[in-house]
Amino acid sequence: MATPAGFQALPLPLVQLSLAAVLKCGQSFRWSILPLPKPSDPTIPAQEYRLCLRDRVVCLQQSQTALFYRSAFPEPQPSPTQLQLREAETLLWLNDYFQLNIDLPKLYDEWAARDSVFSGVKERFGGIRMLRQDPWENLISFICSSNNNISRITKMVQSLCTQYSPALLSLPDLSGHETHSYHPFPPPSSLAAPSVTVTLRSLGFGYRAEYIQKTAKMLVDVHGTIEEGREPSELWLESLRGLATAEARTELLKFIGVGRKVADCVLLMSLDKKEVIPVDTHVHQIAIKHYGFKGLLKGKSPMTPKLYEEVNSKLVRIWGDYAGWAHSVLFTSDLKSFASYSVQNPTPSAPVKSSKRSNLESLLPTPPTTPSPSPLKRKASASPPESSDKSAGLADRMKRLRRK
DNA sequence: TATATACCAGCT
DNA sequence: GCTGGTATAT
Repeated sequence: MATPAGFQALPLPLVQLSLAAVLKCGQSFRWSILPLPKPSDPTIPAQEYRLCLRDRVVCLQQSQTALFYRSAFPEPQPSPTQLQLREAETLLWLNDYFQLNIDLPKLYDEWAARDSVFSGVKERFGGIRMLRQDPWENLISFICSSNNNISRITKMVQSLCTQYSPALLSLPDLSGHETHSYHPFPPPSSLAAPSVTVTLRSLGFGYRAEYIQKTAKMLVDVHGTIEEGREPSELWLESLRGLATAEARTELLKFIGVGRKVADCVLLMSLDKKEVIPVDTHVHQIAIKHYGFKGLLKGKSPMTPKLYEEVNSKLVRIWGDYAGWAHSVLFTSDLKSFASYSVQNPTPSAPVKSSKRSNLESLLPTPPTTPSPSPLKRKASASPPESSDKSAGLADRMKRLRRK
């Protein structure tokens, strides 16, 4: 298909990246998804995706064979030559954010060879890769995620941005009837004031309001703020990419409202820890159903630290050093909102009535799951990673001072 | 060191 | 009642 007016084209097959999956599967909660008016040709993208970064709004569309991108800027508009430079920056950002240097189909092949359960979702759920997000935004977003669902988390993150960050610019929607304003994610200093707790509560954040304010204050107290550019706290969070997984996790666990699961989400989604698997109730259910863990399929068995470690280490042994990426594919395939999804037809014009049954349940034969003796009896020489991680992390955690 | 409960809000 | 958990008290 032809490149949409004003867009740049980047050749990229859908199996390398499916925006329709990746931007809606609970990694980032800040992308706007706009329907395109009457896409008669099925090879024409059915949606446009927009995200407000620091100084620009990135707009994306996608076909079977290409990713189309353009940037929108506030007044004054850059000159044509200036714009060219800006789009080059956007391209660099795209490569970084979507980690396009990683060959996803190759990873899929490896996971499928290691795991027959993965083989079952491989074809339909292609193109699902890990985003490389901003750690600060990622941290706050996942503090919002406890006892919560994608839809409400999305609303909360949006209202956080509109409340605490001035609009960068406004853009018309794709039918041209309405205009929408775009706000960057607010920096730590803007969420650190005590009054933030009350405001966020009034916006429906519940008990998470206090977590967010205290986490922001903690960061600002330690790292300070500056006038322009990214704040020291944001840079410090990003610098955790340079630490080993266990050490970075220890730092994250110091924040209020951040437990093991949220910390692991941040490690995986913004700190380059590709082997980390956040174990939530959903992943737990997948482990029970397909990987031989004991537990009630529908009942709520509590997630203990011990169980967390067992599920985590078992799945890491199965999937290898990109286990966190593989987990994201399985996780997405089991979301009810993806009941009608397929990578070859990501956004059907007539959405299938959502089934009660998730894809993992309905599509896969249940493998003969032996009540798995003890996953821990072997040290798994291929991935010995955090053997001492648990005890060290917990011990450290007991010592730390948390503000009241 | 291991379980049990409260916590906000929104939806079923 | 339930939900992509965490903090706190036993």
